[in-house]
Amino acid sequence: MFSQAEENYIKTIWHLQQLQQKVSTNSLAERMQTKPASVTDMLKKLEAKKLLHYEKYYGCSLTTDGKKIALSIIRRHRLWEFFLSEKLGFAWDEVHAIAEQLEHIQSAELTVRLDAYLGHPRFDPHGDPIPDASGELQPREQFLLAEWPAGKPAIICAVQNHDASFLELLGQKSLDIDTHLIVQKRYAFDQSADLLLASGQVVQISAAISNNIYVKAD
Amino acid sequence: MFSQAEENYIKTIWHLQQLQQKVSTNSLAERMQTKPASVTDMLKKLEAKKLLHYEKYYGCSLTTDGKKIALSIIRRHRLWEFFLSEKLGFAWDEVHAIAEQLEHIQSAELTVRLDAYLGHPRFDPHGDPIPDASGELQPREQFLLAEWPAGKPAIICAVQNHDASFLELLGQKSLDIDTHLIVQKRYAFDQSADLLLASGQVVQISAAISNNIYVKAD
DNA sequence: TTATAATTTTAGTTTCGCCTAAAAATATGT
DNA sequence: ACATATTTTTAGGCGAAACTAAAATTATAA
Ligand SMILES: [Mn+2]
Ligand SMILES: [Mn+2]
Ligand SMILES: [Mn+2]
Ligand SMILES: [Mn+2]
Repeated sequence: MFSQAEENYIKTIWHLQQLQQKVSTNSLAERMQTKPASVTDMLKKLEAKKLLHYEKYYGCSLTTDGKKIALSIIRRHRLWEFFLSEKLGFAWDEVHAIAEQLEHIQSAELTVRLDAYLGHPRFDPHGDPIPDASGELQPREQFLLAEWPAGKPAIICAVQNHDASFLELLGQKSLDIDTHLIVQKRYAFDQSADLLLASGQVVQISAAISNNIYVKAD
Repeated sequence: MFSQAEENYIKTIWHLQQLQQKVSTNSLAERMQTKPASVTDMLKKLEAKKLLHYEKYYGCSLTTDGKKIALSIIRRHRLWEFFLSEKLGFAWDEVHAIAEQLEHIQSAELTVRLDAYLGHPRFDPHGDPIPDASGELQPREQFLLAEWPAGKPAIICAVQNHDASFLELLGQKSLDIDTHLIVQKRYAFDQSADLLLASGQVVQISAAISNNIYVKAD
């Protein structure tokens, strides 16, 4: 139905729209690792297909149809990530690149069966919710670690950033999905913090890290 | 490394070479559902990449490199077919079209882990052998049903043709992988035959069918 | 052998997704 | 308000992978 290039654009626009409802050509170009001129071309094409609204010089936003497509791609992406992690034992930071390809496999039946085989998982290995078959995304009851009060027990349930460099750093600091922790101390100067882990280990993290980790109450 | 189009050509050439060592432009075009002119273009490109030998007007044949690539694609194809059939419960005639897409996913690690997860299967759901990691294909100890002696118990272990129309017909006649049967009578006039199945059922099959089923001794 | 048929290649287009360079529009700062 | 900076679009082009129509080559059969 849609080419891989089109699907990648739709999905990226959806993600950017979570932050700002109008998506600019440049932000899209940066995220897609391409040039603004290429983005303009694609926006015209996707507008013609009624997947997004596009006003010259003022950015784009997905139509209802566009959002539905986006969520179906995200559903496939996250189901495959779950499969790669849960069934094949891939590490947290390895699944994204492969799911980026698998999400484009065209077969409605495949998605249905994969979902059932995996036991209808509700969250991917990064803690992100998996849209259900009708495109519903349950809101996450998760908070930024940066905003979590010191002393209150928490569990890591998601990360905002999926770059390999970030996930690698988390590994270094023994931080992972389901890690139990308490914010021991937060330093006003640079918003860095000391975390006490369930293991008894204490690790230091920068503000950049706490702004990319989601936690929930333990 | 190689585009999906290139991979599809390589794989198809490999299959055609099992029948005739020199592959003609027209036979390739027919198999690929494309035009001879398009094939000529691609043959030039693949020759430049040293994946095949190509002599104008006289067809092509894969180089050692080309064969290695072909077997790695076939390995992925058959591993995915096994996964779809064994783990997701897809029917015999549904797996091919999806594996046709999955075979192009680029990740050496994925193939390694999938193979291990599936328990290093040696045959796909159609009974075709899965090349091992080094590209070795074990020869099948299988015979065409058309050549199988009447009266001798046999088990269906593979099919030559994977078209949905063929597999559907097999379903109609209750013929499947692992079906036990005996050739009850063969008719000289059109080489059609009566099969006695383990169930006691007797089914009539045409020569076209017996030439596309492989059996082994029961 | 020679005419005809079949196969294959060449030449010229098309669509897609990308690019660079230049022009146009919008945003910003004094 | 106006000059400057930033963002975005336009124009023109390229490579991949397909196509059609015409030309070239090889195969076949009288
Ligand atoms: Mn993708
Ligand atoms: Mn994810
Ligand atoms: Mn394929
Ligand atoms: Mn098969």
